[in-house]
Amino acid sequence: MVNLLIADDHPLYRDALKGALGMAFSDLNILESGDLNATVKTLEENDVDLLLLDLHMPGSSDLFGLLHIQKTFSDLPIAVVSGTEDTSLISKVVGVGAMGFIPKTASAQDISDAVNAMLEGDVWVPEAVRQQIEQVDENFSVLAENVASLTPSQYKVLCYMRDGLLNKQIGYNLEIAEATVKAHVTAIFRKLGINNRTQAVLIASELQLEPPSN
Amino acid sequence: MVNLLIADDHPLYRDALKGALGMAFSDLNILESGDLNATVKTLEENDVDLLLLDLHMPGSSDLFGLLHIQKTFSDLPIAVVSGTEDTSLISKVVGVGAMGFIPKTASAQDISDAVNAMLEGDVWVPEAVRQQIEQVDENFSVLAENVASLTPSQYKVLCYMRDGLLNKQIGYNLEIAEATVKAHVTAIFRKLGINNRTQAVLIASELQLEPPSN
DNA sequence: TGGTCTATCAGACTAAGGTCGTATATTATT
DNA sequence: AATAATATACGACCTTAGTCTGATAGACCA
Repeated sequence: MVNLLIADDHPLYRDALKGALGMAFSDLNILESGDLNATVKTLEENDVDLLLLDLHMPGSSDLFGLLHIQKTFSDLPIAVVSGTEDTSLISKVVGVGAMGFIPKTASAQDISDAVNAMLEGDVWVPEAVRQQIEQVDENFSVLAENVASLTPSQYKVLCYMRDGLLNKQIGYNLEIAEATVKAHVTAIFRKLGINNRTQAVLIASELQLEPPSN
Repeated sequence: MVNLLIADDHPLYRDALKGALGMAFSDLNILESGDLNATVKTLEENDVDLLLLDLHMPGSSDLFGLLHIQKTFSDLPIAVVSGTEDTSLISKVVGVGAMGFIPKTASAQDISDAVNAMLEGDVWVPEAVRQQIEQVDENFSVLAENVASLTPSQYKVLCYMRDGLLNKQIGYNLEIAEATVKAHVTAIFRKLGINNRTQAVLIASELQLEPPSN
């Protein structure tokens, strides 16, 4: 029996995925979650074999959810499900270490193939983009690792920096003193191997980070 | 007789374009240029009906060349020729107001169709991306206009800002005093309607600006 | 020729960014 | 239970960013 977790905030699409997979597999136990917290909780309580993760869920509207789960459950195979066809995003997702990428426009057959391949430990991406993702620069995964090493507070500060906020404004939003924000900023610089705000903003922008809702 | 200017730094590709267009049109006078300065000079000296502009030419390795020419020759129809298939770039190019986008992988027939349509005043983009470019946000063209209003010096400063340099370092690179850099920075903020460096960097990053070589 | 625009810089000032040391609560480890 | 590591939190202190005033000089245009 194989445990598969579908993490997607659209119940309709979860049903569609379930339908497609139910047809193709008989020994499949499908779990579901609608946001990042529920996903983490389900992963803690169950022995999940494969996670299908939507990138645009509440509480993880970007790569952070992927990085976070990957850090916490390092052995778990993750397939990213997303509506976008943006090749640079797909490159990033695979560069970060996901087992595969399933566009929401994929056919039921494609999805079955993908899940099948990934359960056997293979990486699966759509044929159309397979060539392009080869040329992911190595710097990117280094960057991603560094960002994943940030603490939650540091991550939040980085996100606000990316929006062009001043330290004072960030402090107000997070209800901490400006001095504390500055301390976080300095820590972020160290972890990312940079020395000023502009470079941090560029990295956050490149990784398409967005502030978590909690 | 129709005047058409091909601005591309690859002589081989200029020839290929000439060949494809020579087959399809009989009343075509084809001019050529290999960098941004030559392009501007040719446009000043001739009455060009349509410009085929490569985005990756020396002296205009980004949207700046397009913005600059567009500002100077506001009535000129411009078709961007580029090797990239990146949809967000295509969106931006058309959003900025180009008449069309010709990927370098386009067939001779496609190119003829494109030139034909644009000479008649129509916008032409590859079928494959036609749907996606509809959803260009309006803010973008406003941003592009603002950036196009920057003076050359201001533009250079903005590019260096985007690389995370301090004002002092920018001054050193451009061989001007830090005070001058600050003056430019302040002027940039005013023109872009912002009030700190971070926001400027985000805009420059979004527009994929790159420092001109001259 | 006078007016506008641009580029250049100085000096003085205010505000923001960034570093360092340090304290405390939490958590993991032994 | 003691210890080490980590995350969070500040305040003091210095550096950089950004504004304002004002000045000189060249390019361009009417």
